[in-house]
Amino acid sequence: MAKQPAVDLDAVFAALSHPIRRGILEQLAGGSRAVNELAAPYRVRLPTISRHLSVLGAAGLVRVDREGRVRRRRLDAVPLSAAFGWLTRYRVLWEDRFDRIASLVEVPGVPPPTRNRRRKTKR
Amino acid sequence: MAKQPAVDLDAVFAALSHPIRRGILEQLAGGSRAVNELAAPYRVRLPTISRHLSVLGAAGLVRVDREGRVRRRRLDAVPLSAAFGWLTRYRVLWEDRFDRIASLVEVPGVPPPTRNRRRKTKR
DNA sequence: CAATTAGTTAGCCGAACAGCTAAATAATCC
DNA sequence: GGATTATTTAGCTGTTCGGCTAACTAATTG
Repeated sequence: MAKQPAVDLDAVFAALSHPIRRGILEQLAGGSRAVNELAAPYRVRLPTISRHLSVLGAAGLVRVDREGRVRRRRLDAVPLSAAFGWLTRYRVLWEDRFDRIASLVEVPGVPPPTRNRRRKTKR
Repeated sequence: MAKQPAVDLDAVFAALSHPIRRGILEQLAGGSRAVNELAAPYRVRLPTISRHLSVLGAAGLVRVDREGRVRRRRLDAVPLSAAFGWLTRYRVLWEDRFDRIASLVEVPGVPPPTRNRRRKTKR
């Protein structure tokens, strides 16, 4: 079984923390785009966009297809689903108005109030 | 209408991009905690945790209750719901692609595919 | 082949980040 | 009041980030 790289939530959330990068993802949700198309809405220079794209790429959010001298980016939503999954565990906390009850009832997947939880294999 | 501060997605996603900060939120999902409790699982010094807490605070993710010399943090999930909302718009991209196509195709008179899909009436 | 087009890489700069130690503040206890 | 406890603030270091310009690579076109 080819084990895929596994989503790096640090990288994904960091990638989502810049408005230009979120904007690029929004464009890509409408289909693949070349770099100059992606750059068009913004006032920054191309190398800056290129850099944002490499951040998105490092987070696994975009893939590249080469077509001649044009590189088309397309969205890979898998890391988004991982981020979504992380947030989902807290969903009850904002959907349910009885937060205190929710916290007593134990949120699925969220570690219980025990102290001394172990850290995740260092690093 | 009291207009509330409005969630800053940049700050929220940035806050979520560090494992210690996500870990702190996980602890807080189990109820409010003092700083030294929050710090216990990690190998970093207290001022570092204090700083992470201020990042979380700036993103609106935690509130402080003072109780004597102890400050208890509690989770405010509203910014999480904003992040969740942003991601939700992409949900269709990673969830069952055929559902989407089917809904677009949907030829009248042709019996519905009766696939097993369907999330539970949303919530 | 030369010129154009599409994009990346290199390298600079200032600001922000993540960690640390030392010191300050603030409440509580003896 | 002085000591202890809980936590923050100040200030240092090294790294990463986000922008820029200049220069490079690669494909296409005249």
